[in-house]
Amino acid sequence: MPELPEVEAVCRKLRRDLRGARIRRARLLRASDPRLERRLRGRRIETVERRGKNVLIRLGRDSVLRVHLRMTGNLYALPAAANLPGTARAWFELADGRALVFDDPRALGRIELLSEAELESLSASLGPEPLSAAFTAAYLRAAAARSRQAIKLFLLDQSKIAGLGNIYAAEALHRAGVHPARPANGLGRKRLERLHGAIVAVLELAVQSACNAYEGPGRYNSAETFPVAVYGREGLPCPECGRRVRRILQAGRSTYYCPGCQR
DNA sequence: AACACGACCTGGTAGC
DNA sequence: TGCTACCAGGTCGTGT
Repeated sequence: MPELPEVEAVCRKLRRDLRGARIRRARLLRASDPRLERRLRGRRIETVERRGKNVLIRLGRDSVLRVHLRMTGNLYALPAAANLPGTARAWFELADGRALVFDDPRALGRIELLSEAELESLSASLGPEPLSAAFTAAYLRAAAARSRQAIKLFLLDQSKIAGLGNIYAAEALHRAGVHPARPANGLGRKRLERLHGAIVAVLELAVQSACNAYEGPGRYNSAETFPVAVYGREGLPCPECGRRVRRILQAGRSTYYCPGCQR
């Protein structure tokens, strides 16, 4: 159930584990493209990158394997002779005997092979990376000014900012003291600057937490190390002011916020 | 443009 | 124990 920080942790781990690895054989269950297994055979893993919540594995010859983990996906190198989990949706036997496993209990995740041009258009459909120099307070102000959406939904829109999800959007709004239902274009310069800083701070801390907690197989337990203030804490006291955290629905999804801190 | 809702999937947990 | 209902870190398509 990963957002940017968890996907970043997955990518960093894969980058360490898979440098130069070669795919001997690919198995994809319920693949959208039946030719995919054959096209992946013998490919060398060149780099592992992240764009928003996408894992991008460059295989050379104008081919990029794009993996989206959606809600429950995980991607990791399995040691040689280790058992494949029953929830594996795809696996890639490597020349050294290990396997790269796409484990996804809910099977909502996606794998596809893209050309550089297709990757370019995917990337163009996404907003800036929030931890890059492209994500400035000025950018956030300009984008927010063009949207009447509730700010929480604006933050979840991947075409505006790439990588925020339900947890860290809520946490960033709490840190910035902004009510999640306020229209994006109704926020003043000061609050947008605070929100910009909060997004960056929350994500930087969450990346650290996710990388420390993430070990590959198993769960993302970054929630155990990231100090969640509001997410999933309905009815519990806000760590800042003690008021009870509320849960509302926005676009059918839960938003948690503190009625004392967030106006 | 914005919103509501369902679809895609499976599993965990709270309540009876 | 077993059943039901609801919840879940995401995205896409359809209809209003």
